[in-house]
Parts: sequence; structure tokens; C-alpha cells
Amino acid sequence: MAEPDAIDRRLLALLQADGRTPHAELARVVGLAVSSVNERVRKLGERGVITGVHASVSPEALGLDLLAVVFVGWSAPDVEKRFLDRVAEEPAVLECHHVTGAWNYLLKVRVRNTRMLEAFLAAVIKSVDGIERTETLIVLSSPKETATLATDPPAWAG
Amino acid sequence: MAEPDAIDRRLLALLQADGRTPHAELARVVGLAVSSVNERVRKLGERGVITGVHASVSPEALGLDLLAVVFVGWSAPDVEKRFLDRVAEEPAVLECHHVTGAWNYLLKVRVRNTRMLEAFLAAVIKSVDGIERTETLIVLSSPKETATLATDPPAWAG
DNA sequence: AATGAAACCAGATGTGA
DNA sequence: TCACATCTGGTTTCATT
Repeated sequence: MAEPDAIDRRLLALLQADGRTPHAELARVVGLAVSSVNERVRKLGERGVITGVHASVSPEALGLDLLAVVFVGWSAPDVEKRFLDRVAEEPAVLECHHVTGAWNYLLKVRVRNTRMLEAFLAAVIKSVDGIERTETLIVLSSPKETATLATDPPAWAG
Repeated sequence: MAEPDAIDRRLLALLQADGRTPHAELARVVGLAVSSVNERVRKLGERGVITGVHASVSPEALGLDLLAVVFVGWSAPDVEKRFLDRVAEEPAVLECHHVTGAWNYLLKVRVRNTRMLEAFLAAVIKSVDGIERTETLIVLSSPKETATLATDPPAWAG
């Protein structure tokens, strides 16, 4: 799969910023005809470069005021599958990353409050047999939280 | 700001899954007229419940194959502003969270490879005067990575 | 708040160049 | 890739309830 060219990258930047930008506007910015933009955007979708278009929702508007990072650890190798199956189906878990270091996995969890976080740890994490230890960090504030990827290499890149 | 009612929450779930779902389809699912759906969606945007619609891009398609979690720590209180100003403008930093525990901040960083991660730590993090220590975790895999919020409380919620 | 109809506008498609 | 025309279908508005 060839990497997107310069024009594709600009289209991706624009569509990451606003997924409903009209093709006419895209065409104006990148300096192509609307039909060309249409074909490029279609191909970016077909090739899986654009994986979807999603509405972003304010967590606070849904009462989800608490963000937490939960590290999870175990020793027995058979724990992993049960753990992953459980977190996959759990909407409160936004992210689950297998990480290097002292812990097995890192979870990003969004809930209403500390009471619900306590319930989450008891009902979801501790309910998985074999989990031996967890460590929970509370997020006090998030100065930056985006999924927008850099479409061009930074100045400091080798 | 009143929390969204049951119909709004279903609209939010649908639009989080696919931000371009036609209003006719939304209307069919929730059992309202298209014009009613249109007004609800418009108000959800006006009230800031829906903060935007964004295309999701595959990191691998852009060659961003390495995800890392970087903890950052310092002692002097004047470091924070410089640090936040620097990471705010840095596209490689997807998330920046103020966290409880032994560290000041947690960063989620996406780069091409370990060489670029090394450059990031040198050019971005260490370039901020006063930063005393960092710890970097490499993400080996991400079984789950979504921004889709739960629109209904889980069964285990108190 | 919800509705149906009408008006408007954007996306998709096909042609020839 | 483009310009153009066209078709289709979604979005938005409005008068009404």
C-alpha cells in the first residue's frame, strides 16, 4: 500500500479537522477539480486510509466527568484472553493497550464519578480471574485530547 | 445544561458510529420524522454535545507505526506553562493528561519508529527547561482504541 | 416539540477531452 | 486529471399542529 501523496495528505488533514467539509471546498483548497477530489476521497476510503467518519461527543454532556488510567497486571498466561474479551465489550473502556514495563495492559476508562470507578474496578477488572494487581491514575485535566494524526513529518524528525 | 434524553442518546450513539448517517436513516431508527431528527441534531451541535465530525485515519497508512506513553515529571512550578505550550503545538502528541501519582503529566505520542521517538524526546521534551525525568512505555498492540462514549449507563453502575 | 412538503444543495456518475 | 452536465438523494426550511 503506497503512502498518500502530498495532496492526499492535505485532504486527510482537512477531513480530520472536519469530516463534512464539502468536496467543493476541498477542491478549492488543494487546487483540484471537484471530480478529482471526489475520486481521491473515495479511494482513500477504499484503501482503508480513512477508516470512518465519527461524531465527537462531549463527555461532560453525557455526565462522564471522570477519566482514569488503569494499569493491570497478572502472571498466569491464560488471563489475557479472558481480560481482553471482557474489556472489548465494555463501553467504559475507551482504550486498551498492551505495554512494555512492569504492567501488562493500560486502560483508558471514562465513567461518571469515583463511585462508578470503584464499581468498574470491582465489577469489570476484579471479576477477571487471575488479575493480581492494578494501579489507577486519576486524570485531573486534559490540556490536549485529539485523534488527529500528523499528516506531515515534524521539523525535528531525523 | 440538561442531559440528553433517550432519543438524543440513541442519535449520539448512531452518529458516533457513523457521523454521516443520513437523517432519513436516523429518523427511521428512532421513529421520528426527518425534520425532527434534523432539529435535534442541530441542537446537539449548538449545545456543544456534538463537538464536531471527524474523519478517522489509519495511523499505519501514514507510516505512524509507533505509539508510546510518556510520563513527564518536574519540581519547579514554572515548568508547566512552557511544557503545555510546547506540547499543544506538537502534532505528534495526541493526548496530554494531568494525572495523579508520581508523575505530573502523561502523554500519548504517535511517531514513525523508535528513531523518531528518540528525536521527539530530545527535541520536544528535553527542550523544555526544568523537566527532570521521563518514563516511556512502548505500546506493543492496542486491542481497543476508540473515542466512542457510552450513551447509557452500564449494568454494573450503582 | 413534531410533522409533511417543498426548496435547496451536495455527492456521485458519465461524457468527452 | 479536468470541465461540464446530470441525476440522485440528503439537508434545511417553513407553515402547521
